[in-house]
Amino acid sequence: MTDSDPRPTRGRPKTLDADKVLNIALTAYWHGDPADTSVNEVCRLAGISKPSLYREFGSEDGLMRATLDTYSDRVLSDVFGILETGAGLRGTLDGLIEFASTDRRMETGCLFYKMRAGKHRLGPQTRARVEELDAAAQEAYAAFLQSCRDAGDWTGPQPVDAAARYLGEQVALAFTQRASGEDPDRIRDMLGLALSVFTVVDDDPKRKTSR
Amino acid sequence: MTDSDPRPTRGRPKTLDADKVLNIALTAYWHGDPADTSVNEVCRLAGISKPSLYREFGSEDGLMRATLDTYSDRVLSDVFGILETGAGLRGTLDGLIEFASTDRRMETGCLFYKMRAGKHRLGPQTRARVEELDAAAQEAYAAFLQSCRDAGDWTGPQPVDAAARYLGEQVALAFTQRASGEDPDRIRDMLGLALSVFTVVDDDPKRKTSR
DNA sequence: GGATATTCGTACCACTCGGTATGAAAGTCC
DNA sequence: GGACTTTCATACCGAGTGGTACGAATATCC
Repeated sequence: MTDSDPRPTRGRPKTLDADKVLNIALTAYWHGDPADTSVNEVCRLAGISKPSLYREFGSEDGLMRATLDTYSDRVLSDVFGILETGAGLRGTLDGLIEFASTDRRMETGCLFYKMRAGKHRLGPQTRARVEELDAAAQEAYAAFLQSCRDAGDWTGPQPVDAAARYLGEQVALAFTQRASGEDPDRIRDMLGLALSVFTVVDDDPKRKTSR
Repeated sequence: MTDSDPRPTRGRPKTLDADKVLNIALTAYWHGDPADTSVNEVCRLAGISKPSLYREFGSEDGLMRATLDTYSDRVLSDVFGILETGAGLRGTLDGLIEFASTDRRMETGCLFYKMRAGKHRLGPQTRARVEELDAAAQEAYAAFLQSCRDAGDWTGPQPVDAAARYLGEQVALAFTQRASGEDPDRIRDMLGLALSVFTVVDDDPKRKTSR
């Protein structure tokens, strides 16, 4: 995004590798806590000077936003992918459960949800991106559930948007528990229990579950 | 706790009201974010000097621990109270749902869960208290569920401790959503949906729900 | 070679943080 | 009154924060 690549022919050649800096910032923010990772530390880890970083990203907010974009492209896209596999209600929920609870990359939680949890600490650019991604996720969950409803795969009584909200928050909770070092098996059980409300019969005795 | 009240007869009389400071710190930590509330700000709000605060509480960690104890006595006790009313499975869960989603005092979330969410930022004393309270809550949830099971009021297939964990995390999620300004009605619906797994029939066709 | 353009890192800025040295203030004991 | 004791607040400390002024370095254009 914002491909500032007019390739100036004059001037001292740049040695700063923006992608490398982004990768380092990504792991620093992701593995630790975004709010506890300072610009100074990112510079130290990347072996660059602070003015170089500010020239490239403008501000801490700009660096965080760019990092979140990288994360979105590289990780969140997988979650959206799961929602679009068309594996049906049961299969897709199982895919979400498996990804959230046991995927190795999420061992330290989800950067997006870490940022969302500390939204008030973010700069305006990053906060706006977080809100955009949150809305997009809500949209994707809702589209998934709507397709299940249309296919007769989900007959629950909840409105689609409320159920989408619930689904998203349960997945977020699982990621947060990953970040706190909870046992993946327990997380899977809990998320499975939370999402069982979609696949289990309700009070209506004339309906029957499939499983 | 640690009633340092030998009432020295000598010396300049103290003007610092520890309870007043604790109340101010409580609302500051609770209404805002514990990690974003500095000792300087508490002093400013309380109209006292920093050395006075440090003489009374020893450190920021000591102040936070004392504040958490105050919160525990004054607020968390209500949650434990709900679990001990003996209102049965349905009644107690409804009590939890109502308290977590609509109690006015929880409009800005739960201080305990805010602290737990940022546990790595806490000092050793406060962190230890958080862990104690976490264990006590887990214990209380488990005792409640066990009593429901003994009374034949809950026939779910989950182990008691796993279900207690699930229950506690769902309540915590509701508090967190309150803190983020979510609509209480939506929170009630979501928490109700999450806890419906305890009162709804499972796959076994020979069992029947009560509701 | 010299003017120009761009990027580099050092060394700084003001600010806030948690925490404390210090001496004045205000009381009791004798 | 004077020794003693305890609490008070001002004024500081070192460390870390996000951010920048500035001059040296390194390239191309003419």
